[in-house]
Amino acid sequence: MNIGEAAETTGVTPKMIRHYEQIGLIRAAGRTGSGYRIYGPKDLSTLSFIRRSRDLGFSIAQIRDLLALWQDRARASGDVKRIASAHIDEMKGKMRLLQEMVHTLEHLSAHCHGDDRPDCPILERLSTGRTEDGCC
Amino acid sequence: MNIGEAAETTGVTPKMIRHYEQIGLIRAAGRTGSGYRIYGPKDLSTLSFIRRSRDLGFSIAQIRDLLALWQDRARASGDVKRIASAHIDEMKGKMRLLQEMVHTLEHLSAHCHGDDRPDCPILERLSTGRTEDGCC
DNA sequence: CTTGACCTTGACATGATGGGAAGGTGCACG
DNA sequence: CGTGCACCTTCCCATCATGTCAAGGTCAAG
Repeated sequence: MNIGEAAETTGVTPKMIRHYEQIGLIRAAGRTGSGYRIYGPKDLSTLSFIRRSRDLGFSIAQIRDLLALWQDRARASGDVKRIASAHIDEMKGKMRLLQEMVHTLEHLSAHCHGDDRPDCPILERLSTGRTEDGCC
Repeated sequence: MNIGEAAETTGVTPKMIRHYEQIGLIRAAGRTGSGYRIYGPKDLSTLSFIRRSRDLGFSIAQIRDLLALWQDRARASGDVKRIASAHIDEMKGKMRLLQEMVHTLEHLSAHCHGDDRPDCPILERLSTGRTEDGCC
């Protein structure tokens, strides 16, 4: 199977497949006599695994670890769970930061009349670090 | 005022100040005879404005627009509000994606016993795209 | 006049991905 | 057999905001 077909099957672009090979996330694919990469069922499984991991937001570094565990029949599920938990915490941290920013900005936005007048509490806050009413 | 002092005052690193100058986000600073950049109160305001905008998660492109509006005395607050709203929507979108990933992963994690046994629903899901109980 | 803190520019890295150029390959159709 | 098109190859560059490092110039205090 050529790289394009493998890409379509797994949902990983050819570009990324080559990239993953280059950074050593996946083993170098076999080649035809003329240099085309060829992929078998095992390779497709790995690529799908990577794609599902990416869909869940895992970083390449984390996926590297997950792949190693996946291929290790003597693995401890605790190791997998630890990686997942760390990732969950990371994501929750990001959500908290976003939530704070959204909250602040929504408050400012609510106090901005949003018409043709130049007076604007959002800019006020950005330029002074304080709101007019000082309420947040 | 030198770049280091300006950086300390505004909370923008010297590196980023130079970068912002290079990409045209801020005007090129004045220079001493020996080539040192010099910053006045107006520059400091601008830098602080940028930093507060970054703290609220605005992109450089958005800040470029906000700065233009800030310096435009004939601005309409509606324009500012539109930028803020777009940004809020972006952030909410990101939060939603994170929330979905966290939700899925927490579910998988809850079903993973997390001990020394190799059996693991997280890896199961990553490799097959399905959970054992098929419940999500 | 030396030392150390600061400044300058420039190059390179991150992380995951996309775009594009330049050139080789495979296959179907005439 | 030739032509065209879709695909493949490698290599370079771009994103976005930020950091690191290196090599060299400047300033002020001792």
